[in-house]
Amino acid sequence: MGAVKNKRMPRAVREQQMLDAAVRTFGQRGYRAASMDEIAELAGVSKPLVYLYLNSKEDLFTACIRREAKALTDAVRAGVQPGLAADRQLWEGLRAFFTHTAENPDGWAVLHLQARTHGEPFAAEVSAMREELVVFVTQLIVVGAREAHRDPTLPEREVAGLAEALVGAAESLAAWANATPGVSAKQAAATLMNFAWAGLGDLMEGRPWSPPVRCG
Amino acid sequence: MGAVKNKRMPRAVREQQMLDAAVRTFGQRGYRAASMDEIAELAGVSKPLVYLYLNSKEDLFTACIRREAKALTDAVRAGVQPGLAADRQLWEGLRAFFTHTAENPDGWAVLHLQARTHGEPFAAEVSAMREELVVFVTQLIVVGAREAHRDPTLPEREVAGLAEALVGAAESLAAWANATPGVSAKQAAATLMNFAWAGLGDLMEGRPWSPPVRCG
Amino acid sequence: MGAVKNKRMPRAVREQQMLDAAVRTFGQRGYRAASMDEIAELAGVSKPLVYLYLNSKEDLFTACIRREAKALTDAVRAGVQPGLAADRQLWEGLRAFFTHTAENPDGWAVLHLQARTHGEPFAAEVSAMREELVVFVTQLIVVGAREAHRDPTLPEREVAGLAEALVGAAESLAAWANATPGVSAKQAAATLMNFAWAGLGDLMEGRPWSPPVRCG
Amino acid sequence: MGAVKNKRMPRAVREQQMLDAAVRTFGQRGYRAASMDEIAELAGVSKPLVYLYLNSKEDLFTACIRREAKALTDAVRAGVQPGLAADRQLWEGLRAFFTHTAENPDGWAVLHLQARTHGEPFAAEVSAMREELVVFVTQLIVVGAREAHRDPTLPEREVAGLAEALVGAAESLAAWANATPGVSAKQAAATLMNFAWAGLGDLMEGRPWSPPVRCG
DNA sequence: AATGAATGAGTTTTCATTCAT
DNA sequence: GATGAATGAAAACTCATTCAT
Repeated sequence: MGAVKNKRMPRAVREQQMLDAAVRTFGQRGYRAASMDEIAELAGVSKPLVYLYLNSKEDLFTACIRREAKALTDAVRAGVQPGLAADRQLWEGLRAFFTHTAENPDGWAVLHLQARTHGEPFAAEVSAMREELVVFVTQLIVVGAREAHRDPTLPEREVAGLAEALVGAAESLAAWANATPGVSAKQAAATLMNFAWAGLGDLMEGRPWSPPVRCG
Repeated sequence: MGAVKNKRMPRAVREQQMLDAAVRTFGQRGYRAASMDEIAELAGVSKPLVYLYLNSKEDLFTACIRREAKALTDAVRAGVQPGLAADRQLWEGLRAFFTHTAENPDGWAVLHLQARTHGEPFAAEVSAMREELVVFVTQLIVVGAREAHRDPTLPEREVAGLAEALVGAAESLAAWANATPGVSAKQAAATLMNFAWAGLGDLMEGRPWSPPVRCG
Repeated sequence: MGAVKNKRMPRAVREQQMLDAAVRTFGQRGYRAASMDEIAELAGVSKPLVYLYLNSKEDLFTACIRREAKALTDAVRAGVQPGLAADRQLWEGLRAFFTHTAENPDGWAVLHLQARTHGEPFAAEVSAMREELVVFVTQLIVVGAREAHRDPTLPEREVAGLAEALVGAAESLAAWANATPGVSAKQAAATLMNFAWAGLGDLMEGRPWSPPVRCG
Repeated sequence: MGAVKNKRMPRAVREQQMLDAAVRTFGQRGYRAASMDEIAELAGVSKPLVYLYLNSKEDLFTACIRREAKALTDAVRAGVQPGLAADRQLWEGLRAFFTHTAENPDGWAVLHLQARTHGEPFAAEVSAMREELVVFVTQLIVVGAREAHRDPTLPEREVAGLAEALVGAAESLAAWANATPGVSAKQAAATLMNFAWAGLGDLMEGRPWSPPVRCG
């Protein structure tokens, strides 16, 4: 189904097929509920081959997390043009993030839901990626603050919290946009930008963030 | 462990012991990984009694979700004094929310992580609670906007999106605060209040939201 | 449900209620699938009371078999007028048998299906009753043979086989009559009488058994 | 025990071993009382393999019923020489039937007792086989009647009833013969032939059906 | 490079049965 | 005369994992 079945293929290709099947299965069923049988069948190979190439369910899941994490951070990095103003960079990063997660829902489910829900081998794995995104946002904030001001008065821990909040808001909005007819991903991104950049206080007093003209 | 062991107690009491044990186990291990054996043992009863009172693993999990969801919304409602200014009300709500989630990390893990990660009987159960929080925030925004100027220039749909974003940010932050040693509920609430009320733009320019003096 | 619930009653009455519930449950679900819980609930009493009065599931089932076996043999005996011709007596016996089993389908299921299907404590119990019916038929045959002839040339074992065959045919016909629209119990009984008395050989050559005019 | 134990065999062979074990266990213990553990052990394999090949207890039981039903009808069909006189054909059919049930007592117990005692997925399965036997007998009667005189004076419905009665009698007698030591298949067949062909009336007057000389 | 055959250990769930009152 | 509270033992079923080829 999508994968050509059964015939001798180089190891690298087979592995990607297996990871594809695994991400899909883990993303939809969850780590525990996904069975190696289902994954092998979806990949179009026999179970022993999965074990031969990927050792164990745990290793397989870890491989999924790594692949999907890399894909996501790559996408965000690729979407951002360095050197622009902080708000503009944030906007681009969010767009890239939303686009990628919308196009890879199973991968995102693996990273966001499954990996965090199942004990220690995996949570650490996803933390690494998260750290990378947080660093990205952190630098944005720090650099932005330095530009506007002179001192980086925001302590590191505070910045990490802000990044968490931002990602959580983004996730929520993405789900809401999907569930609410007539709300596009772009509108959702604009709402988030308003929220994150201007804040409720400004919004209530009529000072929204203005989205840049033409940027995509 | 906390529960008096083994002998003849009224059903209502036993049920609470079981739910305590279940919330803890589900919160730490996850829905699938938690075994009824472990829950029964932690509750200090035999497995058949758990089934007699709570029917099935699914029903038990649902009962956990309901109990924890009610406890959380009750806590938030109880923490807010109506009639105050919007930012003050939001602040109080967030404090109550983060305090409760910090005091009940397993309950929060059940609601935020486990219930959403494991398919449809459960996700719907959590949505009801979430909706209640969203409505609370929505009204706050609407009232706050009306106070700030007179026209409701924020369209209804935009308000709904902002509320979603705020609740999502809070949820993520709560999980993060629980997982990060040394972050207190109050600090988490302050971080989110800054983010949500002042916005990143203001923060970068050194204009954080100032927490009200005298608040508990 | 039919039984007045919950209030102090003499033991004999309670026992009958329990047996009623048990016969119904065993007859419909089978011995293993019937649960003491279900029986107790249907009887309108608590489980420990069932154990107090009837000791165990096995004893309860045995008590059901005995009660229903006695009821059936009593019904057949009551339906037959001694002293008549053999064919007439057989006809009456069959009518009584059909009537009773049709009116007590659960009891009949217990005797015919469940008791024989489940190992040794029970099969023996039902054999006793069966023996009684076989004796009845046997005597009919023997006496009839003696009347017509002089010697009882039919050996005992042969007679037991004939009785088995007769009961099997009766059961089959009863089920068939129930399942075939437009066939009354009486017609079924007549068919059986034809079959059993005249035999296929005679029937094929146009010599049916003629049912007695006016008999019940 | 009969099956070579434990090592690497083609699926088809293993499946037959499993069915052998299952028929034996179901036939002796009954559907509910038979445990998959016992069946697996008797078959000389582990439980998971039974599930892998036969899916569930229900499916396993159904497979047993189908296999045994086919074996029985095949045996009867193979035992009958078409073109002979009706009584001769009936005699051959009965001999084949009783021989087969005597050689496969567990299979017959599954078909006659267990399958009918345990609700709807199974009862229907047996009905198909039974119908085949009924049709066989029906045609025999019709043809026999046509040979004996010329008019088919036996109405269709009556014939159907007679066939039901005969099959029911045979079924009962087979179970009885299996349970009664010292009764051979041939004796059982003779008893039934007497009963069904000559009828009790003739028997009492000393006119049994005479079995054909030279038949086995 | 790839697989059909096989299982140990664990899961959820049910049930007959008893104890204390 | 009657019951709410409680359990030991076993059942059906699943799954990650390996072996022999």
